[in-house]
Amino acid sequence: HGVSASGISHQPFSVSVSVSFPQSLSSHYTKNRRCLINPSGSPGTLRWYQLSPQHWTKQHVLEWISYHVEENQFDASSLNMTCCSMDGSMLCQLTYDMLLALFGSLGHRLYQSLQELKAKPGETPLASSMEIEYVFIFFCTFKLTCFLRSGILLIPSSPESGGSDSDPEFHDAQSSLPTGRCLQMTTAFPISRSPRGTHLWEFIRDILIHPELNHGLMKWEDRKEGVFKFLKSEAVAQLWGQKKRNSSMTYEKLSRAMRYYYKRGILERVDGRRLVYKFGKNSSGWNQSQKL
DNA sequence: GCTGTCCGGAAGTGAAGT
DNA sequence: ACTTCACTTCCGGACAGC
Repeated sequence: HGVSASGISHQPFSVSVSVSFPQSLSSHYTKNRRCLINPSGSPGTLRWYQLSPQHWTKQHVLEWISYHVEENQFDASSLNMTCCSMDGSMLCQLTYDMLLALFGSLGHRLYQSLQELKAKPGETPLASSMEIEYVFIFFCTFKLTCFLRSGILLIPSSPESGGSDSDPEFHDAQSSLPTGRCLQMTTAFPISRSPRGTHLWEFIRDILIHPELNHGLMKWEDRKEGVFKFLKSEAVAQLWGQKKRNSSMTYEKLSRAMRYYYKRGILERVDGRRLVYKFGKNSSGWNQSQKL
């Protein structure tokens, strides 16, 4: 998979966005409800950010690691998956050095996060809102895909942790493996086919609907009407390029793709205004009153 | 005139679908 | 293997502001 471990610091733009958006929730989560994380979506299941690390299950630990892999653009293929059978109480006993040994350069960030979470039990590391749940689900879904594609297996080992017996792929995957073992995936695991990649308009929409992650890249001109503006057009293009692993992406190219959306009704023209676009009737998920 | 942005045609690409 | 999809790349032209 080869996500850069050095993050985005080498980019020619001083973008400080800490995450790059993966599959959108609407296209991925809703179409792919068999996602490995909590596919049943049971409302009573708490997420790692809702619990003190000491109370995390093995799955919470995996989800937390996944979150930081994505956040730090870490190359997951280099990870030792000894953590597969580690729950929160075990995790909390690890020293800084142990985390470094297990996770390499990511260990430092994980240690920091752990200390913060221990100090603020029950608080979310991001914010508390329904949107965080949204972000979390789609990050985890995407991150697991990254893990799987990178050759590392993440198999929830507890019933509450996700994966459904009614899901044949998940069941096959689970039954084909010894439990409680950390495995380097080779060919034994049937990787579920992921949907098509994130669409550009979804990528744009997801930046817009998460202002806490937006960092001034774009802004709503008129949220009700779906009108938005690029503030750092080249930076957004770079992020899009990063997501598509295309270092030569420019706003010029991105905007050409945006213009193709006019015909399809995903975007509508906003005449006379530079860097301004409007979501069309065939887009979704950007309007607060809409259900995703 | 130069620059930056927008526009849309045309051809190409790679992944996913059949 | 072939088709479809969603862009990506390149380009010439239009237009506005300086």
